[in-house]
Amino acid sequence: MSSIRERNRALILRAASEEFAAKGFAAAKTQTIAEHAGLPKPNVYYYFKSKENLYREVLASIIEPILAASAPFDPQGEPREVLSQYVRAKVRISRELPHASKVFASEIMHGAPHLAADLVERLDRQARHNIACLQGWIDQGKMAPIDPQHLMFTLWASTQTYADFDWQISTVTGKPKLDEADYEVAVKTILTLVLAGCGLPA
Amino acid sequence: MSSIRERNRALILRAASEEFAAKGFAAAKTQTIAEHAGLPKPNVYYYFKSKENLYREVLASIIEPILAASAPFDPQGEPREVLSQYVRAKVRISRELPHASKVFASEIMHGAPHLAADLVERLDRQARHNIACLQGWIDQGKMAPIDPQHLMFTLWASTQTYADFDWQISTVTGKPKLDEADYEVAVKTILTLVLAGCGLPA
DNA sequence: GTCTATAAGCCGATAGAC
DNA sequence: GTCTATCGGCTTATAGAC
Repeated sequence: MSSIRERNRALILRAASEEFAAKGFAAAKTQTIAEHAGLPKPNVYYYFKSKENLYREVLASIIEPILAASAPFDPQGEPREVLSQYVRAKVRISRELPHASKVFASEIMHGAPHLAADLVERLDRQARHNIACLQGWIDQGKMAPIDPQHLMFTLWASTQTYADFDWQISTVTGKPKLDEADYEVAVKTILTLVLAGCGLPA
Repeated sequence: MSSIRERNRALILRAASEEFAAKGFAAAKTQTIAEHAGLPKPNVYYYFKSKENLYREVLASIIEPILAASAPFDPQGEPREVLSQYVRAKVRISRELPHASKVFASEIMHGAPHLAADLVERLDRQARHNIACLQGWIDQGKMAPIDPQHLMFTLWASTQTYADFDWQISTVTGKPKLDEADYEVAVKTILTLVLAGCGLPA
């Protein structure tokens, strides 16, 4: 029911993701978002109350996928499989949710001023869990001793970069958009470094 | 001579780096920059003409250091040494010029709308040169065959992340600021992955 | 629920005194 | 060269008709 409501909210959210990703929160205009959604500006306020609220919803939409990408991190798991699945999942997010990914990155870059405290808490807890898993595997001799915190930073950065710095990637590769095969090479390249660095032979 | 002019320009540039890094171009206020510099707002306009101009100067200030970090890329060089020096130089930039680094990253994230065409050209040329060097070494059998473009993306992302996502890094490590030893671990960790992945044993 | 027309406030930029 | 005081435009947000 209320299909119009759901449809319009979805249209606005999609337009907002693109606009916030392209310009950042402050530079984005609700006017432009409305035009992009094919609706008059007051509808944006009717459905989302304020620009900030709309931004927060875009931000919230990327949190679950990001947390879900860490699902493979299980102390019982095999490092090789866990890292492979994690990198693959994170690159997939950069590919399939590029706008929200970029909004999230921009938010983190500026110190997460709009990110709800409970979301910060969940993200932080997840990061600590992943790092603890890595440390556990190192202690058990299942992988080479490498600093798990800095390993996570590199994993995060190297996968996220396909969304965040897509302009740079397009410029260097000469392709406006990477295709399926390009993303496969990306995953393989990151995994070659990570698995070799962790002493996990193919 | 004109030491006041130089001093005031420097004060404003420093304050602007911090403000632009913290808030982004659009959200940054010239008022706040002026206050941070300990000068009245019109001085900012007197010395820099416009907010955009000031921003461009901050941006330009990081380009030379970034290009200089690629200096080790020489076809005659040893991959192991070149990569080590590059990673070390890029991490040093993230540490020593964190604000300008972040401004640069934010600019790239948004498609480089303010970056002068000649600077874009130089950065692009440098990236292609680095990639060509890597490909040359691979062809000569001096390093393992890995996609050089994607390797550069990971190098860029993993070193840049120490400036761009300092908030995340502080949260996870529990340290407001990393110290000398932390940055050394960062470099070592990135190099462990990169050198192992490139088949370049210690 | 939808949209036109407008209010309210903020911020970049400058005029003009010193 | 420096700064106070102010303008003018732009954008968020809403009132109120439909």
